[in-house]
Amino acid sequence: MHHNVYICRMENECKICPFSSKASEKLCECSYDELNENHAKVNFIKGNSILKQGNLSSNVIFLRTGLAKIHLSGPSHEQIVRLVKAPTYLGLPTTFGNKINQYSVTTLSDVEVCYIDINVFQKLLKSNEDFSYEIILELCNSELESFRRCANRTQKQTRGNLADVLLEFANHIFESETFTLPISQSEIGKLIDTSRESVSRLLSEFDKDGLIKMNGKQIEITNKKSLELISQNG
Amino acid sequence: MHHNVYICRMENECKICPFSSKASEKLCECSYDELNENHAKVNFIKGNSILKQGNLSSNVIFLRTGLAKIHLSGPSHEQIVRLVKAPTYLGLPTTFGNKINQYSVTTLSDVEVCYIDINVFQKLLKSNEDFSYEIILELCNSELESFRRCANRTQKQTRGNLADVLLEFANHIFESETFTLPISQSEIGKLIDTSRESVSRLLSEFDKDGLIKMNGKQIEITNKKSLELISQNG
DNA sequence: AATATTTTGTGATATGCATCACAATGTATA
DNA sequence: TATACATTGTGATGCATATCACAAAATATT
Repeated sequence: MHHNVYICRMENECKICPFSSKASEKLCECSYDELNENHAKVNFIKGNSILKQGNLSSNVIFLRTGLAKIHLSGPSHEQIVRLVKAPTYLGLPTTFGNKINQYSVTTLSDVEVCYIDINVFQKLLKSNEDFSYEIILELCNSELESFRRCANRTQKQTRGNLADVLLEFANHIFESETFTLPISQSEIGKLIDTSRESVSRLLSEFDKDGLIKMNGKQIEITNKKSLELISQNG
Repeated sequence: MHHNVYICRMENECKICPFSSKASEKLCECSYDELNENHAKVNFIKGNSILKQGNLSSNVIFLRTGLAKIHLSGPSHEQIVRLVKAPTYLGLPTTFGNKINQYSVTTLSDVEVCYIDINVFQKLLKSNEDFSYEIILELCNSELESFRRCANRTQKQTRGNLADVLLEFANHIFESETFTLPISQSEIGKLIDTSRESVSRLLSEFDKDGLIKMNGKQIEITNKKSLELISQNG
């Protein structure tokens, strides 16, 4: 696997970062200086590990551009918790909740990330209440989403969960009815707790039934209404 | 169903509250005054709703004593997300993440709770960085636990998840090998995503195999090692 | 371009668990 | 104390989906 990583520091980079979060809008001039001098911008190509379960966590990560998966090793096999799209912070829970990373993050496209030293991030939190407050909001929403997702995973059957994944790609990740799957069928299986064989069979079924057009990893959603129905009744 | 609710305000109550959290240790004198004048202490008996999915959320809740369940209505039926034991904050995610409660909290024993107005709590967060920071830590850990629990629910089979529930009661909730189940078999089913019939059959099996002694809702764990094995290989 | 590796398609078979059905017991309520 | 309601036990049956097996296709590596 190829690596393509570089690190640089730029004047004012954080302040003018076009991908900055709602939280970082709350930062003042001096906080930005602090950030500028204590972060590392890194580029990864598709398939690289940004954060690895079991390693010591020493950085908060801001995903500037690109797509990644959050995954962890479950009691019997790997599980993909969710897919995340820039811009977003990554690894807040794992960095603050535990000295050792409790999950991994791996890129699904070429990405740009900023590594922010945990001590610097901590200092920001402690010195800026508005920033802290926005982070708290993000964490709260993230946990609510975890609850919802878990209920779906456990209660819907495979057909419904697969429909959801396709709709998530179309509606939120690519915002287009046509897209190229950024993960393999085996990975889709790990995302919806099923076997790769089932994913394959169901994708063929969706294709045959005219819900999607599939050509390799190229997908076109041709009947969103029906997919939504399947999502509900799965 | 009987109700037993009273509200009172006491001098210095929050500061001397023996159940206070690590987060509230960070509060200063004036913050405590603020809290004292803006919270309502309420007692509930078993089976009451502290917080209801779909209602407007206007209070953060601190569970002083007792046991409760966090639950929500999933795509096909009710799911119990987890059981929570005092002392703990409740409904942080649902209160800050969304104007409308995304989950319910119901008591499983007689409990004491404090309702803290959301605006007061917000003010505390914004005026006390250490308090905010502790809340952030709690939220991070909570999300990590959500991830772990979801992986267990989806990957372990029923036997393993049931063993986990029994071990959780013994190890964390009651801290004793002997306890009275605070929930019905049907609720255990909702906690581990299975039917009440399966729960019944498996509990009988555990009893027959000498892992537990069961007499109505009275449980004694007689072979913890085996339960732990089942938990792992489920 | 040739070879190795990963990904996908599809049949056959096995199985864990849901669901239905109904009786028995336990618990609340009038 | 009697009656209604909720909980539990246990058999019979069906189904969604895992698993195994193997071939074909696509992608990566030399």
